[in-house]
Order: sequence, then C-alpha cells, then structure tokens
Amino acid sequence: MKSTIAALKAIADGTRLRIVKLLLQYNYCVGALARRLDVTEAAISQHLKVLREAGLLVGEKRGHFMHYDVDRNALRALGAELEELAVIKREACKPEEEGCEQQRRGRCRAHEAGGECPEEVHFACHGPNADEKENGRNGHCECQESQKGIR
Amino acid sequence: MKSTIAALKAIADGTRLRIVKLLLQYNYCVGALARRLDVTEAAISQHLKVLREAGLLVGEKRGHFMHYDVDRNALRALGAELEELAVIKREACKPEEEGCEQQRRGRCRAHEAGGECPEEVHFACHGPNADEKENGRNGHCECQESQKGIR
DNA sequence: CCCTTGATTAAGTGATTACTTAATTACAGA
DNA sequence: TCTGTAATTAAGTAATCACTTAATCAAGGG
Repeated sequence: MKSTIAALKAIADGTRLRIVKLLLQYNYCVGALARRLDVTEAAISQHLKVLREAGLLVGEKRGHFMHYDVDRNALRALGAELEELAVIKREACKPEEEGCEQQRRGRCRAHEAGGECPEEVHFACHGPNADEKENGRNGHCECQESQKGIR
Repeated sequence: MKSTIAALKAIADGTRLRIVKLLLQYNYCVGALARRLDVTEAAISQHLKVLREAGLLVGEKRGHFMHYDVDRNALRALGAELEELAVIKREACKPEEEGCEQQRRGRCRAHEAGGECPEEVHFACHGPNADEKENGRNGHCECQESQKGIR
C-alpha cells in the first residue's frame, strides 16, 4: 500500500520511465544511460536510487561498472494492482450488516422519483456529520449505485 | 505517453489514491469525500481536478452536487500499460540491421571469458562517445543480454 | 602506491506540489 | 430576487523534487 505509492511515484517521472524502458531492452551501465538520455551521471544515479528503493530495479556490480535490471515481477505486480482496482464494484448496501436504516434509504428513492429529500437523508451524499459519526453511522449505505440520482 | 505520466503522477499520491478507492465503491459528492478523508473541501476539489485532467475521473452534476466517477477503463489501461512494459524482452543484437561490428562483439565475449577488454570495445558498456556518435554508432548492440558479464 | 575512471553522495537552487484560508461562482429554495 | 449551501478558484506557504556542480568513494591498471 505504502510501497505501491512509492513505486508509482518512482515511475511517474518522465526521465525515470525512460530509464526503465531502456533497461528493459539494454543492459547499460550508469554511464551509458547518462549518455543515452543526455543527463548527467549524478542525476541518473539519483533516479536509479529512487527506482531501486521503490523495488523496481536491482543493481549488480560487474568489474567496477554498475548495471541495473528491471524487476519485471515488481512492474507486473504494480500494473496488476491498478487493474485490480478497476474491477472494484460499487458495493450494494447491506443494511442488516451495516446497521443502516432501510426506511431512510426508502425515502431516498422517493427523492429519486422526483420527491423531496428530507433533512434526515441529507447525509446520503455528504456522509455523517460529527454527531452522526459519534452515533456510529458511516454514511456509506446511502450513497450506493442503487441510489444513483440522489444528490 | 505523456498522458501516461500524467495519470501515473495523478494516482501516485496517497490522498488521491484514497479518493479513487472511495469513488470506486461509493458515489460520494465532493463534501462527502472531504468528510470521509478529513481533508478540506478545497483540497479535495484540487485533487479531483488533477484526477479529472489525468482522465481518471469524470464528473457529473446532480442538483447542485457534484459527483465523480472513476473511469475504470482508463485505470485498467494504465495498469495494462505497466504490465506490458514488463514483457519487453532484451533485444538481440542485429548487427546487419544496426551496422554493428561483429568482430568487436567477438572481442567482448573474449573478455567475458576472462580476457582483456580492448580499448575499442569500451563503449560496449558506455555507449558511443561524441566522436563515435558522429560516426553513426549507437552503442547499443554491445550491451545486450548476449554479452552479460561484459562490463 | 598513485592515477584514472565509474558511481554515488553532498550541497545548493529553481520549480513543482499539497495544503491552508479567503473569495468567487453556481445552483436551488423561499 | 435574495439567501444559504456546494464547489471551485485564487493566493500564499512550507515541503518536496529534479537537477546542477563539486566532493567522495570504489576499483583496476600502470
């Protein structure tokens, strides 16, 4: 989760994305990357550090040259994580589990049909206010796909 | 390409990733997001703008509430793009196409076997220097998987 | 043991970013 | 039309970031 963000941050940079793409194809050392990308070696080294610490690269010393490889599994995993987000579905309201009040939801649907939205269901959109939060309401059941059209 | 980076930058932020995850599940309006995430509405609005301009969200006005939905296709496409990177293979050297000198590569392998790396193949790792670049050498063929172990 | 070269680190700079508060725009109801 | 509320935008600030140059570390070859 936190490492996901670190990895996303690491690859969400033009120069670093170019580095990753180059290293996927070629086994360049640091100096070669610098020349190919027309960036100073120091800058490349700093970018490599970011990518390495994000788990996207692994380094290997050969002679006194340093070569970096992309951790393809980490890259795949990162992509998969985003794709998996995309399949999250709007949760259906389960009032019996969540302790929500069906009456209130019913009233929301009435509003959807053109009726008026009573004051008690305002948090359908806005979530619980401070008092409601203390009363354990989480405001989530009122904002489902099933009630699309409500506020 | 450029939009890829924008989308990655947009989602590579803790607060914005939380927004996306919430919006995948719930149909909150801006104020509800602000309350759920304990962030000011102004801050949320600015994050929503970033996500919207990156193509990850679409907004819809209902009454005078603003609801945002995640563009799941965009999210999927972004994840797929990262996964597709991971399958890029190290390119085999094609000297006939690239104008590289096989003799030189041969000498590199000799070095791999424990021999000495002659000065002329130094760019095997480092890419072309200024003069070589003018002579059309791209320094790429010498740095392939096939020559792993060379500098 | 020095000298050269590759790579990293240190320090400093300008640009960008995430946030705050305040002002503004947009909209619905009285 | 006026009022109150939702949302956005403006303006300012502290922190982070990508880059630069210079110094340092590491590793061979003479």
